[in-house]
Amino acid sequence: MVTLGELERAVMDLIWDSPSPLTAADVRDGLGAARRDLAVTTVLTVLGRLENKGFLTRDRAARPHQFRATTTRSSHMADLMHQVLGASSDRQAVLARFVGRVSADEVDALRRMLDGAWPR
Amino acid sequence: MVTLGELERAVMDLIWDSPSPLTAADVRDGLGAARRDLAVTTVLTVLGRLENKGFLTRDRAARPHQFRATTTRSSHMADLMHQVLGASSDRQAVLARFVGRVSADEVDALRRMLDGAWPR
DNA sequence: CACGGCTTCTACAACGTGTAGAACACGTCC
DNA sequence: GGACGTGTTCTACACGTTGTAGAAGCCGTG
Repeated sequence: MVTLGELERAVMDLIWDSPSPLTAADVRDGLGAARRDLAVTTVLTVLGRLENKGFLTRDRAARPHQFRATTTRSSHMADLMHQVLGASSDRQAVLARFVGRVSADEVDALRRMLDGAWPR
Repeated sequence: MVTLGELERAVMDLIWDSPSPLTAADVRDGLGAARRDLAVTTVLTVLGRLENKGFLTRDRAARPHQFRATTTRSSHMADLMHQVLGASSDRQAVLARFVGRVSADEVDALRRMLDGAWPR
């Protein structure tokens, strides 16, 4: 299973939250607040690794390269959950335990989703 | 997120599949088939690490120590899925994408599960 | 052509995981 | 009771991943 480190995850979060592609400098600035300041090369290394892992693509034509996510965060998270599910022998049992622990309103939401028409 | 290596996972699978607690030797033998033979100390190291991670408990009174899982596999898997879900900002969106990709018969199963009455 | 911004290469430390030998504990048999 | 064998703990190391960044290279503009 492809996994992300702490910084990698933070970077992905930034990019997922941004409506437009970001540059390495954008990312560094976005992280800056909560996190100690990183060198741009550090950010570029991480961005490169995320690209290798298939989480990002970069526009090499643009001069500061533009990075964008290959997937939405929701989709990625759903993917992860499916990976977990796929790794289990008894899928039904896992699903049962899973839904057994979702909150009441999310149960409602799930019903609507299963019935097809859901918002958003 | 607490994660397992390949060998650790294989060991957990063995223990989860066994109805009774296992000893280090049991585990080594259980792995032996598909996997190159490991030293018992190796297995003990891994078992110890799994104990530290909270996946196992051992009966130190028994002479070959007896190892048993602290959780069922299904429960652990469901746990993992919740961890993923918990890490997302937009839970509903993730759930939507998640159910959007489950197979038809599993959708049915999910409906039944949501409608209550289920074995713990 | 030199300068400045940006990218790529290379490096290294910390950590997790797989792997096992060496040393130690303890019950049993002569 | 001491030696032996079985089982556990300690210590160690190699290898991959991740965080971190300097040094070197590329390229357009003044």
